[in-house]
Amino acid sequence: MRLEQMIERLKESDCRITPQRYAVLKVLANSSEHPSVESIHAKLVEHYPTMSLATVYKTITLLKREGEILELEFSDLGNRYDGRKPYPHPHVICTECGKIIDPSHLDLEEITSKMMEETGFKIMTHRLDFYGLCPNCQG
Amino acid sequence: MRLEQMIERLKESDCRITPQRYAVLKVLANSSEHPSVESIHAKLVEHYPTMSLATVYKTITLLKREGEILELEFSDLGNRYDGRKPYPHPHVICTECGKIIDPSHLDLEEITSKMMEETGFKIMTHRLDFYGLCPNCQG
DNA sequence: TTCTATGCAAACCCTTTGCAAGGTA
DNA sequence: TACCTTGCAAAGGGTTTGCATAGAA
Repeated sequence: MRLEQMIERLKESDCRITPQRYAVLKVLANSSEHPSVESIHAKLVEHYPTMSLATVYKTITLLKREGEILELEFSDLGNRYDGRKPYPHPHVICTECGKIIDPSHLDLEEITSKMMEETGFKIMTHRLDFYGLCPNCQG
Repeated sequence: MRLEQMIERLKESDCRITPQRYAVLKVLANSSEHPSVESIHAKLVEHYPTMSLATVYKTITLLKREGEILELEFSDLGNRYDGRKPYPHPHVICTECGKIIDPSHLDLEEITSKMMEETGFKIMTHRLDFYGLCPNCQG
């Protein structure tokens, strides 16, 4: 589903669907754990021993440009990616183990409108993260 | 005000208040523009020609440990700091010029409670950013 | 056959660290 | 005086880039 959408979008932009790109897209389309570049690469080298980190980075750059993945920037942990829901949505993040989950939808549209009125900014997107300890790490 | 609080806190933790640290604290306590390490350093070298970036970084590390500044991590722009309001609060960020402002208070306590119930996480802090174009950059 | 993509290695940027010299309390 | 801090330079970690080779269409 998401995989097909991603492929379609890349084809429309005259990008070639190489085996490497297909493999990266597949991981992103099927992962709900918000993988890092490192973990995507690690998962792929098993089947594609020559797969390079650079290719993963380049594919992700492509998908970002096309709006097909959401990038969660962390200056410490390294960035994490969401290929299934490439639009802004809240995240709950464990500061101990790095686990990231999506809570059920929370509508920030009204708040965003208020922010625009108050600040004069033309707001295009947002980021809402909650940080704490997941059930496993509270022991 | 904030300056005195910061100094007090550092003294309690047996940190020496050197001229360099005092200068960094002063900039952080008086800046509402969420300065970067680079900009803090640039402002200080005028008066302290030998001031090093390392010292600014080390002072900030200290203040983070003491909970006296809020760090806004950006993997691209570099991190930005708020020494006046060292607790989590929403930010509105211009993706063109990097301007960051604080909109009026927005209470996320209720939402945070809901998140904890739903996810089982013990949430300690949060981050809410709105990204867009400031009035000056909309032309 | 043409032109894009890959993958290695080097370059980059921001941040942290090691260590000798200087300065605080 | 004793110990902490400074500041230089080098190390680090994640990400990007250059370029020759491989490969998709």
